Amino acid sequence: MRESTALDRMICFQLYAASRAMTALYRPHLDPHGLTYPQYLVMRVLWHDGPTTIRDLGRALRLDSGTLSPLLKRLETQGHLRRQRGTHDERTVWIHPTETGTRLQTDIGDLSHALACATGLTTDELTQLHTLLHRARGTADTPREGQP
Amino acid sequence: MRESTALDRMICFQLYAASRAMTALYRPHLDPHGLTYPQYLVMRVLWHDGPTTIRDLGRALRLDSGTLSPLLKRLETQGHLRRQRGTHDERTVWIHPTETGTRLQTDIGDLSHALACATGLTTDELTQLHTLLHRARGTADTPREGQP
DNA sequence: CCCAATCTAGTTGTGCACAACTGATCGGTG
DNA sequence: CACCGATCAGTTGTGCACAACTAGATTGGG
Repeated sequence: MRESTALDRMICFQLYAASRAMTALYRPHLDPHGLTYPQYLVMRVLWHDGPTTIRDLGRALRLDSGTLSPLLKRLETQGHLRRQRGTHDERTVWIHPTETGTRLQTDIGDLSHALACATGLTTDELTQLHTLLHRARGTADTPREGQP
Repeated sequence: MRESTALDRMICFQLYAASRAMTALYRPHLDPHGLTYPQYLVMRVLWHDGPTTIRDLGRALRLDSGTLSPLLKRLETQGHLRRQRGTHDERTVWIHPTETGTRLQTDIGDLSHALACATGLTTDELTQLHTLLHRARGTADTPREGQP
């Protein structure tokens, strides 16, 4: 690497830069399908969990309704999902993947493996990195929600 | 942690979430000074390197002029820096920290130590995390600039 | 010298993030 | 039942990120 500033020593800057660099690696794979990276994350949750409430999407992605509402509206416009007000509890809104949205999963295929390789880290190092990030986040994450 | 979705396994999502969580930890320390996190990063470069061109700021932070131009305009409005067109090469613009901007360094103090502790990781783990991020970024980062 | 590529900063447009707020709905308690 | 606090989705406003583009300055080759 080539920087020489104080930024090099900041763990937080490394996170910030690494996160943007990784997202940039996803972009060329997602662009052809008209998806952004956060939209892809939403679709992944839908593929994995099926119909989900906006509340649970927010908890999984750690995003609030201010971010999710317009994002989901765009995905709905593209035909990838359908929103439906809950019948039992009318405050919640259920997000259903459409057939088009479901087909995206096979169309896009498995990116995580290809992109993990793109980092140049070994499997062990990736596991290590994953564990460290997860643990760091566990402590740092509390502000947004505390499980009762 | 509490998630149960496929996101848990994505190294990229862990980066994305950890980065936002860390930034959120900085926010309460920066808000009182009217700084955002990216603005703070710019000021750190200025504190460390003194007057810098926008080009070099972009290289250090890995941000383009589309992001930096308005950001620097806001910092200039706040009186933290001054921009000056280069005399030798009139394409470049030099960014000079003002006295107000320099005073911010002592006013804000050393955040990185306090916030590294907030992650709950040990010193060794932080070093490990730092190294892994730096290495992952080294490979992933190429798109934006290739050193000749 | 001249012109074509390159470099630099800035602008425009789109899409996140997030704070602060609104309005509707729900759940429990008196 | 009526009220009150909590919950949920949505809106508004600000500030990044980044692609695509513009305009001006510079550099190198012929």
